[in-house]
Amino acid sequence: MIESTRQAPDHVSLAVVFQVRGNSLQVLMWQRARDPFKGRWALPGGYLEPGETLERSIRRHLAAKVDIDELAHLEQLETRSEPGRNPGSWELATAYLGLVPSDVDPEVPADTAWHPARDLPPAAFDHGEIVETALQRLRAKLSYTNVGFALAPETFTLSELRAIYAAALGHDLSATNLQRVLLRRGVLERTGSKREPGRTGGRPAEVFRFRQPELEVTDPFAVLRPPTKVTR
Amino acid sequence: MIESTRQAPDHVSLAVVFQVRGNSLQVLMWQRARDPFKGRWALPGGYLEPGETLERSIRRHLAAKVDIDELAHLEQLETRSEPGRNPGSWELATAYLGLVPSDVDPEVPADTAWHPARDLPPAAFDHGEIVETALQRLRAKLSYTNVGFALAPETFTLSELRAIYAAALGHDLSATNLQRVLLRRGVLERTGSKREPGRTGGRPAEVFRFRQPELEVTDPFAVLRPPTKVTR
DNA sequence: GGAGGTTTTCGCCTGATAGTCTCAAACCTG
DNA sequence: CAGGTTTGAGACTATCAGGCGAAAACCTCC
Repeated sequence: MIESTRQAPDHVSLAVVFQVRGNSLQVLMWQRARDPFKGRWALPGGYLEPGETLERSIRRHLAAKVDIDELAHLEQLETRSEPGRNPGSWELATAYLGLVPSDVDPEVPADTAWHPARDLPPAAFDHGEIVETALQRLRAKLSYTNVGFALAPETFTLSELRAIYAAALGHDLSATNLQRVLLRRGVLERTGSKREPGRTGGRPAEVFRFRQPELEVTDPFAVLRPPTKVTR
Repeated sequence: MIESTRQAPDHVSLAVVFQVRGNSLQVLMWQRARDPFKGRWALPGGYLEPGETLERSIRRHLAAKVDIDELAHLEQLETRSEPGRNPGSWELATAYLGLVPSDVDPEVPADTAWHPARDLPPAAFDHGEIVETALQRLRAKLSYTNVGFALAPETFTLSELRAIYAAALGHDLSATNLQRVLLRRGVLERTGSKREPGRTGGRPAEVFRFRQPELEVTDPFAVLRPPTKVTR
């Protein structure tokens, strides 16, 4: 491979890693110890190295912050290129969206912490905007794909799933309707077992799971689909 | 701004520019006169220059191929980073999706031509895959946004619009249903005038236009929206 | 052990929307 | 003016989201 003599921008990969923790959707960030943006919070990531793809790059950098195996979903989000986004150098950033199921609690380094997506601390670079974009993408996809699988445990009751969706979407919703919608679409299925009673005092809940542990678009939009027959 | 000493990849911007021409959705490409991929067809684009954003970059490069003013829509698509995508150098590419209304016929250079998206000539680099991604994105967005405005003329009859949607979606559809759906959503509006008769011999068609000449999501997915009231 | 409280499930109802079909309206030509 | 052609509009059906209330299945307390 011939080395280029062209003046080229540095390139970093970043990730907005979401997890539903407690009752809120939170983002993994780390606090910068050096300028620029010393003391402010940044998304995990780092330089792209020769020979690796952006996805491998972000996985490598993420591995320094969390256990990669707990990432249930990872997809490319957007590439930022404003010339002034890094005051010190010409640097592009490709952001990814990552999701961690709610039933794990990854160990993180001392400089790293989870912050509510809706109440971020002062962010470095354009990372605040990137989180915003990621949030919009996640919320849209929750509605027309099965991404929920990447935020939920393997199995769960509908109340638990409802809590996860509510945290991620930012608004409450009905468990009854959530069940009907996801079951009809074939996104959820019953495991057959019930949550062992004895805990709360109430009817034991059925345990569900997502059918597919990989992203799939539920219905490529009900609208304007190929008609069975067309006259006009 | 400090120059980086780091080994960095070149970065190019590319665009998949679609236009409905005749009865098919076509892509603007140019034929390479030099290796690598001599003789094969490539997407318009080129190097990112210091101080410009990716969007400005792709607009600048596109200006060499078509009249930029005819671009009714432009959005970022994806960034490609496979190390071997350019056999000669380490190069990332950020692709954009561009749309040109069907009622113009931009002049293009001698090496440049429109090709049916569904029947591309041999493509250079990973440009074939990029076109595929763009096609999927366009088709999805036709269903839940008003992007149609960027493929259609200012004003049009429903038959004309139906032909455009059919070409872009790749399947036929009902003009009646298209009208009802887009009108109800408030995406279309009537201009009040009718197409002057005398042409085909038939009832004169009403003339419509898109309400908004900018991208807007029709309904952020009807599903899982905040309920009016939540019990469970 | 039964009464009352809690949580979950289920079925019924409503309203909105996509899609089909048929007929009427408005033009043409001969 | 009759017949052909294109467009528009209303009726009808099917599907789906969402709301409501009753029943099921557990608990605890008396």
